[in-house]
Amino acid sequence: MRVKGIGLKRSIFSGQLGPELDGREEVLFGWVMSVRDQGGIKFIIISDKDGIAQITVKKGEVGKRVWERAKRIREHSCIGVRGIVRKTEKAPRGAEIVPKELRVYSVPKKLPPFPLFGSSLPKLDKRLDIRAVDLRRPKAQAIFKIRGSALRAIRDYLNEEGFLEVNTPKIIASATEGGAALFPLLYYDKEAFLTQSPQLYKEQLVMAFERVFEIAPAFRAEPSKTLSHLSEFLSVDVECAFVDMNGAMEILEGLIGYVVHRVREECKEQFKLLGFEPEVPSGMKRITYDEAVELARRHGVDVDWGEDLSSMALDAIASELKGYYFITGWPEAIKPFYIKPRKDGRSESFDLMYGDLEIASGGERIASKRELMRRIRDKGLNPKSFEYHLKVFDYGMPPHSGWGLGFDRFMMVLTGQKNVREVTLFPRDQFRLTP
RNA sequence: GCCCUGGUAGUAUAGUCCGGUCUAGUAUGCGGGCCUGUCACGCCUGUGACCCGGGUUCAAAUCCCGGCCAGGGCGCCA
Repeated sequence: MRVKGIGLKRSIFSGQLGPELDGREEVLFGWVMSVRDQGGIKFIIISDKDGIAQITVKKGEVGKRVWERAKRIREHSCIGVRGIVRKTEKAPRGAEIVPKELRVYSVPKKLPPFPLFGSSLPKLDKRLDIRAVDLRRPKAQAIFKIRGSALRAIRDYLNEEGFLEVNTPKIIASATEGGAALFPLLYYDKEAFLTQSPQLYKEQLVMAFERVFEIAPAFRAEPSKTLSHLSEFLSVDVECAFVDMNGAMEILEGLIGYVVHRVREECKEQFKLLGFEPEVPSGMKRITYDEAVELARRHGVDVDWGEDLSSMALDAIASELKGYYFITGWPEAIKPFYIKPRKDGRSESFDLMYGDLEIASGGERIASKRELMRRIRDKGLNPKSFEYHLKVFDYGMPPHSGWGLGFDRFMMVLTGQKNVREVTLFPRDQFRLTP
């Protein structure tokens, strides 16, 4: 059967359905989540952007056409329904739709290799192959509704704190920090790269705007094969003039607290569905790098002072420090050139951790051009390739600090997911470039 | 990039150590039938699988080698 056009006009979303609409005629669209066929009565559960609604098709109560059409409907069909709302405690939302007209827009050719409800999910890799369909799962929907809510909360908080949202180029001429591998690309007749961080741009922008933030993708060509690494990830970057390392940490701590509060408020249903409640941070602990090294050693993990903390070391530390905490004062040798060093070989830097997961990293930046040039040379980089950056330091660069938050990792913490790919719509890693 | 583990119906798994009784078990899905208040509906019934290639053996889902794919750990990295 071919349907010409949509033929119906939506009057409500499922979220508006309720007993108070009893007796009214309404039009709903959605995807069929389940059909419970009991012979003379069929219960069709459809899902739209708000959630689910029940359509009750009772033989004798509905017209012949509707009855015949209802027989063709199965899971994942895309349908529209015009019918009378009937108040009943036996239906979800306390009301159901008794259809007068049923339009079937699309019946699936095949069923996806996983159930919409139920516990036995196929492997993530299989689901990612048809991600858009996987995203119809209520639990997947919950995750991305929380994600949207968290992004809104971040923007609200930072705007409220006087930060200006900015956008910086993602195609760049040279590496920002050394270290991480970049994705090269052909830019007309020149070589260029995808940016690994907006670091240098946001530093330049504090000269003009004082407080800036950016929410944008960052790209790393590291062949990391873990549950918390992606080749493309969303980074929340903040940079603030006239603030030191502690000021930057306060902003970050304030933001995290606000976001957790907001998503818990806005996404009660979603968390219930996930069976998870994000931890409300209270007074984030701060330990120094030296203390972290000590702690790991006490657990029998070999750590050379000056080395980055291995996952074994972080495991040991996380076994004592639950939830959010800062590790401060990292050795300057393992931090990027723009981080302000101290006289003792350490630096004005911090990482925000959640258990053994690093979710943000920041510190005070070098504001003096001479010092910055020296550090670039010390790190074995060529000051010439940073000329475009260094020259603005001649014109009154304020002291400034900032941080970058790995938003996808933060989402893991907010939703209780173990694999970062679960909180990313279309994840990119070493082995996945589609969909 | 290195190391470890795994690959059985559409999906999730049992069986593999110790080769034969596996005509490969179970759950769910799917097809057919019954069911007028379900909500992971229920009942009856049917359907469907040993990753690919080579080797050992009378005999391979099971042992060996190679490939491909997946999961995990390490490293790199945030």
